[in-house]
Amino acid sequence: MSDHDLKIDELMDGEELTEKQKKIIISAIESFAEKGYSATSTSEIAKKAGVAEGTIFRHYKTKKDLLLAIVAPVMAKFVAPFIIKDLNKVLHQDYEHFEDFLSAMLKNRRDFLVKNLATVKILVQEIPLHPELKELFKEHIALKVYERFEKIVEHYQANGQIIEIPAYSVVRMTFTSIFGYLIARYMLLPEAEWDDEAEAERTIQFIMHGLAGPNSSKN
Amino acid sequence: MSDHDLKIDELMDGEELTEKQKKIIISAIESFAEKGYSATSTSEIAKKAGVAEGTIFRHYKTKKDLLLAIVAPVMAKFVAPFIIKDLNKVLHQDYEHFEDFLSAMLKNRRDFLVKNLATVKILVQEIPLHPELKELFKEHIALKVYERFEKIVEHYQANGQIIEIPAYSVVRMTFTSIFGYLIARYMLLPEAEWDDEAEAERTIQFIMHGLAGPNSSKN
Amino acid sequence: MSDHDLKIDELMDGEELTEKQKKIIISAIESFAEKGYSATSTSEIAKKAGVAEGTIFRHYKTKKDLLLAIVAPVMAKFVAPFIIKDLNKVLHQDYEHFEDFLSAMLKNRRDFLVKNLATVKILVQEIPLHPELKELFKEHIALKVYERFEKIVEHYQANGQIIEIPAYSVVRMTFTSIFGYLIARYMLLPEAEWDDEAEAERTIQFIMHGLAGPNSSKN
Amino acid sequence: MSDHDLKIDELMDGEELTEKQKKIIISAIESFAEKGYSATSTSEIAKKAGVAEGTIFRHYKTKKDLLLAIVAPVMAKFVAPFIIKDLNKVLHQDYEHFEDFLSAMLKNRRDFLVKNLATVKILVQEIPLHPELKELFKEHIALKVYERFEKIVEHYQANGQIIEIPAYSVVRMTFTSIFGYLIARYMLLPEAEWDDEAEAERTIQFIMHGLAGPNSSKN
DNA sequence: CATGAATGAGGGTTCATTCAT
DNA sequence: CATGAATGAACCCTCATTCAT
Repeated sequence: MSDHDLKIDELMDGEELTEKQKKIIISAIESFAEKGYSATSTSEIAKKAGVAEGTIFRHYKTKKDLLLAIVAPVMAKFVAPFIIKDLNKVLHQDYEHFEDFLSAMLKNRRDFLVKNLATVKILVQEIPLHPELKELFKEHIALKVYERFEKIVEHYQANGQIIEIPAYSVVRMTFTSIFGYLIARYMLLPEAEWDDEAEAERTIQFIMHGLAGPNSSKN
Repeated sequence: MSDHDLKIDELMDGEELTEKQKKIIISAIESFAEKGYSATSTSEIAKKAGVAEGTIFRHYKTKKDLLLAIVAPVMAKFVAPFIIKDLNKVLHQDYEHFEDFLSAMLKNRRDFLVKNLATVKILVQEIPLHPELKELFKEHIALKVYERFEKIVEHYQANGQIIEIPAYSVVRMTFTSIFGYLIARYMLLPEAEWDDEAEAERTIQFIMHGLAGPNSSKN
Repeated sequence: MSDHDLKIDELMDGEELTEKQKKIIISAIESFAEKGYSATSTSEIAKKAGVAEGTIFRHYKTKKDLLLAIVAPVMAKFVAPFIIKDLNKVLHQDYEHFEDFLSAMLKNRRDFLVKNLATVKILVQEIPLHPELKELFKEHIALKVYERFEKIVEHYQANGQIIEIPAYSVVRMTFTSIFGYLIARYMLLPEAEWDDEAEAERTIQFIMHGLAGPNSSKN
Repeated sequence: MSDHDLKIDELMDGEELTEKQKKIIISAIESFAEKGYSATSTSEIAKKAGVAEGTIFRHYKTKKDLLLAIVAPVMAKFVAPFIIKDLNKVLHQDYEHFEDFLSAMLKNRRDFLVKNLATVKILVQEIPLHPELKELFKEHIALKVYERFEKIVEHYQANGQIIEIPAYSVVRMTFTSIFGYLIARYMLLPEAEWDDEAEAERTIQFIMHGLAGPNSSKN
């Protein structure tokens, strides 16, 4: 409980949340993640939160506002590490090698995912269904993150650590591999047994060197 | 129209579909893909299909039955290429190199995705929300496909074309890369300009050799 | 089956019933008796009868027509014994004593009830709910039967076998006792163990002499 | 109106009923009694009650719950006079003669019926159609009432006021006569002219001494 | 602030009935 | 004759939202 509260407060920073509001948010997250926004009724959320139906609407004018209140901060937190003002500087000094940068990013985003599993699930599931969300996502996340990441890629290409292919391809493949791993790990097969350290390492190595074995050459 | 019909008939093979049934399915696919199953009303589907609402329920006992009627065949078609009885034999003879196999698979599944874009979207979106679908997916797709794929991987590992890491990691990373590409290309950023041949080739090369440039070595 | 058919044919005399019509009637009777007219759907009847939905409406223009087709003949059969043209004559000669007449009537109507249990149930249940039925009942049954019965009562009062109270009271109390017995026996508690002969006899004796024991006098 | 309210409140004792709830109950009783439960729509009840349809379902989860809310208290009230704890004692002292007991019961139950005419109609009509109601009725009414009544009968048999036939026959015939009268009077032919006191008295006399006139003897 | 009764539009589904085959 | 696909009104019920308390 206090554990949950902490996370909620942390996510919703800036806002002062009453006790009831917190319970509403927590219940909504749970239900939205499990059954989807559309299949979750406000009365259900109210009941689960131990709150009157009207109370929800005192804090969030509409049901969709409640969704946004949940989803928007996750987007913000998700972008944050990529747009810290002096990211470039920091990066170059901290991570001499692309490999190290990848490793750091994977771990950093993994921590985030673990902390915000349900909320990210909602994000992923609802974005394609709500044009407003899609827009929000494109503007605030996709573009900003992509811009930063492109610069990073170009930096590592400039010093020969990454092959010379279009930056957007590099970005796509890197993201695909890292988030493909995280999604498989935490969302598709969370109940399987995972050797997290080994898989993370393998994923990084895969991004760097692929799967080719000694006899892979075609000629 | 006749174009659409063809695709529907092809997908729902085995079943004899009346004209009205086809219209219902087509309308349902469109709406489910756009707004999600839960947010789509049967009356809306009926209107779009130019059919009385009762007609839907003559053919599909419940709304969920309609969803299953749409989603089940896609699953079947999706698995099909992986479980052709003599897949192994064929593969070994046709694709001397893993690279060629990957390329073939990517193209094959890409064609499938292009043809069934909306339906696959529905599949991807609804699976996490419906336990029955999740079960169906696990049994019929995940397991069967994985089994086959694992054998293929082991075959190419045996002759040294793939590095010796756990087969499931190879499978995960391969799938992640290929479907990551397809999802980005056709579902997330379909409106961007894509040089499909080049991206496909890059993706294959990435899977084989990763991103490492000449100076990537850390020591 | 052939047993059932016989009874149906017998009840619906005059009409030529096709095989399907008979099945429809039988199914309708079963369902109407069990769940009531209103709660029984035509599709349910069709299914139970092994007949297409449309077939019902070929024979009976509306659902209510089907009800009437079932209920009207029972009314007719029910009245029949009371309005045989020469009832009076017959009676006077056959039954010197009122007691014997009662006994005959009880047995006669009991046989009828046993044969038409479900249909009578429907009759009893639906009459209060359908003004047309109520009208039918009043005109064809209540009045005609009452008239005859009144004459009979007056006859037995004239020769001192029945006390001199208003005929309608005699009719009411007689009917109440006889049908009260039959309803209890066959409709309310059919599963209890009944000594039919003894109960019938007791009922007749009750009508004749009441319950008073030797010390019943109040003064 | 205030008259109606009184009766409703009295019937639904224990429950606090809002104004709207009362209107719903009153409307439902009216419609159920007239057309039967199954043929009455919730929208019709709502309209008649001057209430939104949703309001009905806020107070009664289902339509059947509404039926039960109406019917259950009538059952309870109906049994009540029979199961007053010290019924036996009271009876024996108050009613030296069975005849007086009968007379008291008839009047008592008549008052009840007059007050709850519509509701009893519903009860009588719906019990055969709903297994739950049938069960409720058997457990709470039939059994409890029968037990008490049997004891009373045995008491009057012991002192010779009632002839020595099986108690259940006495019970059946007494009930049949009394309720046969009440049903005829208030449910079948309410619009006829009745001399209530005379009919009541005749009914009691009938139960006590039957219909036999001076020349009724068969030998 | 919090409540929960009230709303009425709309949800999925069933209905009696029609009609082309 | 018999069929069963098609209909659209009506069914019971749930919904997001409002507002007097």
